[in-house]
Amino acid sequence: MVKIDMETKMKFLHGFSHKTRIQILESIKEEEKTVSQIVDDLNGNQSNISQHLACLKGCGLIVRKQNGKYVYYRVRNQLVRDLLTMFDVVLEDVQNDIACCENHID
Amino acid sequence: MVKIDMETKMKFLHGFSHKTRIQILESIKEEEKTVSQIVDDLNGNQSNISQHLACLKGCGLIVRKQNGKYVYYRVRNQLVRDLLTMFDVVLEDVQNDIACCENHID
DNA sequence: CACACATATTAGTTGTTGGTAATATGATAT
DNA sequence: ATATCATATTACCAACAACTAATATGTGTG
Repeated sequence: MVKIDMETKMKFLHGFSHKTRIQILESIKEEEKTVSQIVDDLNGNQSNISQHLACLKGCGLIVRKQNGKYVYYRVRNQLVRDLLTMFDVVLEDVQNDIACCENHID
Repeated sequence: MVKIDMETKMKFLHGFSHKTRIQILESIKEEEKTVSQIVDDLNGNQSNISQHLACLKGCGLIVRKQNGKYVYYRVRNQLVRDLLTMFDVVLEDVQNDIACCENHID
């Protein structure tokens, strides 16, 4: 058992707070990929993506595996995948809620 | 049905990216509170909390209800509550994973 | 061992976000 | 109508996060 403090929690959540990081997570959600595959996928630049990968790894969200001269990253586990799915589910629900119950005229 | 674009998604996720906002969400997770109750709870300052509340409301995460001279905020719905719970569950899992499978010595 | 390719790191700059303090709005009660 | 309490907004400044470009590291190959 590991005690969770606020610091740790915020570091974890920080992983989800940038568009590029979310795109990376979505890109490797179902299958691991090399850094260059991810760079291609997102049409990003190598240095930038590499930094975001380091961030996500620091957050504990992804796992790094070196295989020869290639480095593979994957989403850590099924729970993290579930969390990513949950974002979409909750957000869609929230959007529907807003669409039908609020903004009458205003 | 509402189509979710990346912009919307990032705006939503932005709600979870600051310590004060997470504390607010946790503070009102189970029961609605007035702004001043929240300010007390977090030992924050009124202006600052008010700004974060506006942010969370913009993200769709919380709902505002005026009752006389008091304004109550609550977490929008059960799914959002579930998401908050899920953060803790997933993070604990991740931490345990890191604690036992990685960092052998290093 | 030198070269090429894949990835990581650093440094410096820029842009964005958050904090504080002051002020404004909005509501009730006298 | 004015005073008071609750909340929101604004403007300005400080702190932090992200991007780019350059360079470094690390791995296999001829």
